Amino acid sequence: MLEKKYHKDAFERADDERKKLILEIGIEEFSSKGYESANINVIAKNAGISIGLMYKYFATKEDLFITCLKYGMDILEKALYSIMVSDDKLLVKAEKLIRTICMHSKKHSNYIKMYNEISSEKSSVDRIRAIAEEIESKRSTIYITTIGQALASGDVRCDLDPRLFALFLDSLLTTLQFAFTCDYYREKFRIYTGIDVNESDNEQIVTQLLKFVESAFTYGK
Amino acid sequence: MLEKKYHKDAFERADDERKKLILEIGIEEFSSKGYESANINVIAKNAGISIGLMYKYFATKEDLFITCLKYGMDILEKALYSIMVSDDKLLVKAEKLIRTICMHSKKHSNYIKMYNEISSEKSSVDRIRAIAEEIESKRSTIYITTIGQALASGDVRCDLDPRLFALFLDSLLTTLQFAFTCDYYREKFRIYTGIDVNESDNEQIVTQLLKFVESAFTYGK
Amino acid sequence: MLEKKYHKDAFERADDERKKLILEIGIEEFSSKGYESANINVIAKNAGISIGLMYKYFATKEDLFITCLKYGMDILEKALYSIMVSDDKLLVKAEKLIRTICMHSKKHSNYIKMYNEISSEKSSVDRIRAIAEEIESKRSTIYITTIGQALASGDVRCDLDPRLFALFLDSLLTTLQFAFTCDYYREKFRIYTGIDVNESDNEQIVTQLLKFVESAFTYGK
Amino acid sequence: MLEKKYHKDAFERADDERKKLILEIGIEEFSSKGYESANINVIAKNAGISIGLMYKYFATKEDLFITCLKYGMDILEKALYSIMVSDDKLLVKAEKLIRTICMHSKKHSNYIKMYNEISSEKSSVDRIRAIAEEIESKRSTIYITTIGQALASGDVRCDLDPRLFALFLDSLLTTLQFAFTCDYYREKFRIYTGIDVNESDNEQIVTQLLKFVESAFTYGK
DNA sequence: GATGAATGAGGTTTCATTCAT
DNA sequence: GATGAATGAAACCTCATTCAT
Repeated sequence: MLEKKYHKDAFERADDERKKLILEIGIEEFSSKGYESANINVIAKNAGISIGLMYKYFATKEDLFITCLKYGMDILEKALYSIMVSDDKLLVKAEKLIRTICMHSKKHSNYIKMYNEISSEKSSVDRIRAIAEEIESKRSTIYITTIGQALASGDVRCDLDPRLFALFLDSLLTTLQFAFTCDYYREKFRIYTGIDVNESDNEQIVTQLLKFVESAFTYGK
Repeated sequence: MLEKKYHKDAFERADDERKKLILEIGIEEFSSKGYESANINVIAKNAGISIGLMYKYFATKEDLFITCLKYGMDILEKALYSIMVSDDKLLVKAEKLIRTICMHSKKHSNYIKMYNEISSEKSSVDRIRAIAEEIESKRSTIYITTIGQALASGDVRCDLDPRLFALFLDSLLTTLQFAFTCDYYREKFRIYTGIDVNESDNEQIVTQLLKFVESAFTYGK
Repeated sequence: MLEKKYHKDAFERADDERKKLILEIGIEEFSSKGYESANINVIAKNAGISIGLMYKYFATKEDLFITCLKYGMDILEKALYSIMVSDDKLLVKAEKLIRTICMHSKKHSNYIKMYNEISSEKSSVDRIRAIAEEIESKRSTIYITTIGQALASGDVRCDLDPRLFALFLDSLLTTLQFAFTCDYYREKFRIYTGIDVNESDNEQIVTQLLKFVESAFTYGK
Repeated sequence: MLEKKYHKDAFERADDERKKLILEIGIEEFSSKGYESANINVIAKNAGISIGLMYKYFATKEDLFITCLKYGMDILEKALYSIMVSDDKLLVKAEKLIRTICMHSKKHSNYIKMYNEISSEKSSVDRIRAIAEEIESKRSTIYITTIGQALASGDVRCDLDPRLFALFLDSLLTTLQFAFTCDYYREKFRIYTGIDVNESDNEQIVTQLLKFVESAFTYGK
């Protein structure tokens, strides 16, 4: 799967500091206002470049958004990747995964807000398809491979479909991510569990989620 | 928790037929264009009323949106409720739940699209809180109560927290809902599982999800 | 000069309490929001009548406004009239006038706010002319007559034109009225004099204005 | 007191010719229609610029209005200032003042109409305060200083308060201004005095007002 | 490469007035 | 006499994108 790029060539020629600044200012604006209400002229001004130059770097507002989104997701991706390639057993990995997501979500909440945003974007199906491919293919591969290995080594129940179980696992982790970062999901979390994630040490959450996942994967093994 | 209303009194005095029409036209517009891009003037025109009257019924665009959202969610709520109050065991209920959600999502995809939209709404925290309360409290109560009963009758592992497990269950079901209705989630589903939900008979999905949930709840019981 | 009426016949047939209520609610709305921003539907609702009935009473928003304005001005007019017809000398009358205006402005600030509003109304010249005639003719007659009498009895300088001097006197009194009731004039008063009329006992103001008027009228007599 | 600005930086960077044109077109619209009924889109179109650019220059309709108002008042201010700094005695100054105001009012009636409008503005008290400060502080300082000097040199009655007398003087002059420019005040002037200011050579008016002011200031000196 | 002035379509919301009942 | 549902024009303001310099 080729990495598609959503910026113009000129953006690559800019110096790294500027590139980073533009994306971080963009992430700030998109995550706080939402895609529609974010203002690309404001992003340009806050990043200290002219709007004209911004359009030399990105063809449209949407391209800037996607580039910002990928930038944020890549950082998170790397952390998850390093966990999954280790030699740990699936459940050890699962615990590390959960704890990493708690930490990362608190630290990089803006990245997750953008990810939440993309999931309700109304664009052409083709566009959505391309973006999902960008964002989801790497992580899904990691999960699926890992589960496949666990299956081969007999660590999990033998009748599970690794791809569907990967998705289920991801659902649970994504819910957790959103609970830490997005207002609606935080509130939903509080309504269901009585826990305000901002004031919790997360141990109960980690323990229970781990229990849920562990059971789901290993029952009747 | 009192039902809050997001329409003006005048709306209650309107014909039932008109009320229904306005909400359904509104749902159509909001779910296809998204909240920001939806156009109230278009909704009014398509519903055959003047924009002035629309504003006699709803104080703001946001109020109309929330009223549409609640209308859709209530319908789904009732279906889920009837399942949960039956005498079935938890796993039987789970299966019915999953199958009902598959069916409903296909039939009422617009309602789910609106629900997806609300989760990335950027309003004041108080506003978000009120809406989440409106939408989530009923269903969460159903889930939590049901799990609590299963716990009391020894049908599930005794060390689970019913509220957190209710949330985890809901996460999985919501993912399924979105996979049937929202472009991004459908694509994500395809990337993970290789299945296009539109062309599948869903049996594999139901079976695997049921397996996942069953294990999660009953392991080591 | 015939009293022109700005309401329909139906209004006269309404009972007195209702008439009074409508006008007072109207005055409240017009004086707080200004003519353009005042909302006749809101006035009807607050007065407890339907908007349909309101239009049975008044042909237009403007007619309602003028009727409200006249209602307020009449009350003030009566107080001023009783002063001017007394046997007092001009300067005694002037002092009573000033003190009465201070008191009345504080008590009936809404009436004065409407009067302030009318002076910047943009209607047809004919309309303006008719309204000014309504409002100004009585008071101007009182002032002019009084000054004419003082002139005849030799109480004031003999070379003054009673009509122009009446206008000058009115200017000073109107400034005082506005200073007590309208934000801009209050602020202007503070900038010029350093006095906040809301926190002053007015004695210095009364004394100085009286000095100004006394001198103006009697110099070189 | 610092000069506050009510336009954005971009407006300063525009051509002088364009700046002048926008303000004059704006004054024309505001003074003929009144603040509420004036239409910014019309102003932009008549000034030959897009509405978008208009909002690059002024953040709100109100800011444009205030900028127009200040532009007009500054021009009048300069004329008055040059009179007050001369070596003339107070009464000579007063006469010049009156004659200048007659002339200017006829020539720049639109400026005065805007000034009349502002005095019934319904905004927040803070906003009103800032605008009054902007408009009134310079002229009040001129009047007060001049009267103070006359007081020191014994040209006027020694028991007058220069600040209050400055306000009284201003009241009379403002009435004159409005009589020349605003429909309601012109009509009021006619009702009181019998004079139509449009058809008068003003000599009687000037003479009588001067008499009034002269007496007021110098009685019993 | 870099600027930023300029565009203008488009959307939410208000409210005076009418009229069928 | 009394109601209040219904109308719809009109105005403020936003912002993605272009292009001359």
